[in-house]
Amino acid sequence: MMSPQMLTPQQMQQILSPPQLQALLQQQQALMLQQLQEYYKKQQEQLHLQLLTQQQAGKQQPKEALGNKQLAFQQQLLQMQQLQQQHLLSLQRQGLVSLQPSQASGPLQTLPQAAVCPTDLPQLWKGEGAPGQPAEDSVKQEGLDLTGTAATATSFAAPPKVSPPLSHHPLPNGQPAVHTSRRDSSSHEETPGSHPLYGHGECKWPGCEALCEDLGQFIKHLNTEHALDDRSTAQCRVQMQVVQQLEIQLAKESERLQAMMAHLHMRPSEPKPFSQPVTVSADPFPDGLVHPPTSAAAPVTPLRPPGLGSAALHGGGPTRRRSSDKFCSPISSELAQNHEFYKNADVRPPFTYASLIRQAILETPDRQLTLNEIYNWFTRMFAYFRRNTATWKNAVRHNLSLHKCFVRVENVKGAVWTVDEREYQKRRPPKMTGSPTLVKNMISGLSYGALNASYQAALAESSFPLLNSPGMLNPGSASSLLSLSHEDMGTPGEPLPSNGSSSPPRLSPPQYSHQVQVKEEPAEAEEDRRPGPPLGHPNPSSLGPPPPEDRELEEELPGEELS
DNA sequence: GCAGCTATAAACATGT
DNA sequence: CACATGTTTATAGCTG
Repeated sequence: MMSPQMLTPQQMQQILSPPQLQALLQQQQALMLQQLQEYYKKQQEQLHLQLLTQQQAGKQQPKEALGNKQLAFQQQLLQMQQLQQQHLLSLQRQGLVSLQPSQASGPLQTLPQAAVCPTDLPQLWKGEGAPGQPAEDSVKQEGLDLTGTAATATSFAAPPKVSPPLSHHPLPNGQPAVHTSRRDSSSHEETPGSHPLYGHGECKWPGCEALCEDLGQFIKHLNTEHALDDRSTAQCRVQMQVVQQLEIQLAKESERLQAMMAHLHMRPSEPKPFSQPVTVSADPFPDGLVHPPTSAAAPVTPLRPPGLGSAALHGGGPTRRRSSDKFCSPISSELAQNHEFYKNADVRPPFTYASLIRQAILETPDRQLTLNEIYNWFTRMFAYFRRNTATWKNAVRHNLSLHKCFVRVENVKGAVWTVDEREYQKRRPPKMTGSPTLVKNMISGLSYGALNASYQAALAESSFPLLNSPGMLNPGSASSLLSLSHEDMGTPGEPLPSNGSSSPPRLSPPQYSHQVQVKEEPAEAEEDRRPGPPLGHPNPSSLGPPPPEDRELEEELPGEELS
């Protein structure tokens, strides 16, 4: 009954951009909830029937007997509820349920979302209350207390994810209550000056949060409200599960991190043998960059989550550039993917002004824009730039004037700005670890033969539109969503600026559709941009193994028009 | 600490 | 004069 897609949640996250993820998750969430509801409804109906019959039967029976039956029933109900909770919990863990409304704020949040949303847990807990139990946590939290509802037969009507107002209880420290509950199992014993379940003046028992003036009062509360009973045990069990799941998640993430680090580290130092895998058949990319190994290569460690590609990378490797720089992340692919997101969310795009300007210019068929058109592109593409216009417009002008890569051309309709790719590439020398001079040489076109993978990678990174995006690819399934990104990849480099008019800009519009294929693109244009004999282009063949990472570079290419 | 890159702010010039 | 467009300078934060 799972999701249509076979991807694991993590994979999806890697592949999808935050907005996409959200949309997808919401869909799935709706679907699953529906299924769940049906399932539980049936169960509850059965239980009700059972209860009725029991009650009727009970009329003739002594009170005690009835009590026992009811107890049994309650336990059954409890079990069912636990099952339900667990089910929901597992769904949550998978990220399929209960995305918080609040989260949409930024792209960066994607990753974290993957795991169980801590804030959701308390809710779960609340729902966990055993039916028959006395009211409970006394503190009836505003908003949601599922406690009551859960107990009743209708519980699922209100699936956890609901209640927006939820969570709240803003703990002073801002942490969800759950965090602290880790050791609840051991819970009941109190420690002298403090107690793991007590903090900031409140009980940290999952779902409780009752205020206690001091430890003594808390202890008392603990013993009365969280004594050893079915409910507490059940909560413990759930907590155990939570911990377990988190551990699993942690293990997975750690593994991923390791793989990423291992991968990134390679780049600087060694030419990297490994993976390079599969260079695509068509290799001879003019650009000399490595192309995406398509899915094949990568082990699973997608380099970057779509959304934040760059951000993720930066963290890891030694050689990364400033985070804001798009160099690391192909602006176009990222834009393509998160296009809608940036368009609507007031989030500052993780690209430099220069890269954005370049992108704007390259997206046009003529590869030239007037200042005003550039402004328009900014506002059209990014909600963020719909505000503070004075600031960013000044920055845009400043960048245009400052960077040699932006060339002002007098035109009939006034003056337009174009991009000089050569200059643009020059701007930042490859980061590599090697000697700077060497780098320079290479760049200048001298020793291209000598390039090693890292160099290439660096070059590529620097901007070529490149091609590959491993991350996205591998998840082969991400299909549709990814498609856009590919495009970009596909696009060849941008034509030389100089030729502005003539150049054949983006070549392949068509690629959109396909998902993962490597595109073989046209090698044509790209290369030229580089000065002279440049380096790189050497075909892949010569270079051998392109560093794995290159992929990341993907490209920023112009061609694709996002919007 | 330095260099390079970027963002931001602001002064100033020029043209419409 | 107001405004848009460009250029230039200064300053600060980051990162390698």
